[in-house]
Amino acid sequence: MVENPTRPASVLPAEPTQASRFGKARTAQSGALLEDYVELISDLLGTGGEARPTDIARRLGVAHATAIKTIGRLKREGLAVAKPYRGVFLTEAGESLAARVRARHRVVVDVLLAVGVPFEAAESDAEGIEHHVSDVTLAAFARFLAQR
Amino acid sequence: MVENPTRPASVLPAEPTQASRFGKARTAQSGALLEDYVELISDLLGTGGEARPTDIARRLGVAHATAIKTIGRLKREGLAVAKPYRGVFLTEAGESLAARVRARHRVVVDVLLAVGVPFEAAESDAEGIEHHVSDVTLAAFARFLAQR
DNA sequence: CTCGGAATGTAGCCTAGGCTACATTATGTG
DNA sequence: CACATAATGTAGCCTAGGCTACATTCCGAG
Repeated sequence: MVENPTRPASVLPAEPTQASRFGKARTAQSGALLEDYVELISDLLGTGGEARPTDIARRLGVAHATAIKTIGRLKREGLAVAKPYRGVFLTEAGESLAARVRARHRVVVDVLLAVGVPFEAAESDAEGIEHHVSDVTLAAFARFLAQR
Repeated sequence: MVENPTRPASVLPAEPTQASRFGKARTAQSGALLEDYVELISDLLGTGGEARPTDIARRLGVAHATAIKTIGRLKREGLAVAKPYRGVFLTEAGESLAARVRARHRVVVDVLLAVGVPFEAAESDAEGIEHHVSDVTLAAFARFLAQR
């Protein structure tokens, strides 16, 4: 694919603007993983009952040691509690984050479907996209879904 | 916010499916940074002429040492070439990646605008979102923009 | 009630991507 | 043409998020 010559690359945003945009994307990225964990734990607790490190690891496709390490981070951040060999539970903060993340995920998937993205791609891409959807964009998505 | 009881969280995807989705999101994430660098370098070369480490660093809002380190990675991956104190240039592969990234960025922004996201939010969020848009989704976006 | 296998936890290693502090090179100006 | 200053490069440190290998704990079957 070749650049359209009538649309030059010369539309560079001002330096501070651009730096701030990249900065936001970076910030959004850290925290994305914690969001995924919290949502998954909430789902596991809601459906089956238990959220065990091994289950979490399998669901996320990582080694169990990785999951355990991240669960430690969740605890440090006050999102989860866990006693050794007892499974993981969410704090108030964790549950509320999970609810927000789940709602946002749903909206993102619905918007993707609404513009014609096939289901599996919508679910799959949403997993990455959702962490970069700001409140402003989320609100716009909700409006878009409502009026159609 | 509390979960809608008529829409239980119990719609967990099958384990391998879910693991694969998260895996894709992780994969997409690594490489995102290189895409940003390549696109920026291409833009700088296209407009002014030079792509200097300091300019790149300022644009991305990182320390110059960070930019230099990442440029080293670009070189290792065969996307860029640079001689000490001489500025950065893209290889064939780098240019072609830049073109693809730029095109995708445009489509993502346009879709966001089309569903009613305000301009600044669209540009800002697109910076993070674009790296998670698969080819399938990108094609759907293009169709959506074409037929309206 | 013991004992073996599965789950859990720990330790240590790696890379990416940030940073600061310091060293080196280029360059424009007096 | 020298030299101050800005740009460039290097070194070393940190955290997040992966991994493997090993140690520990739990629990159900015999």
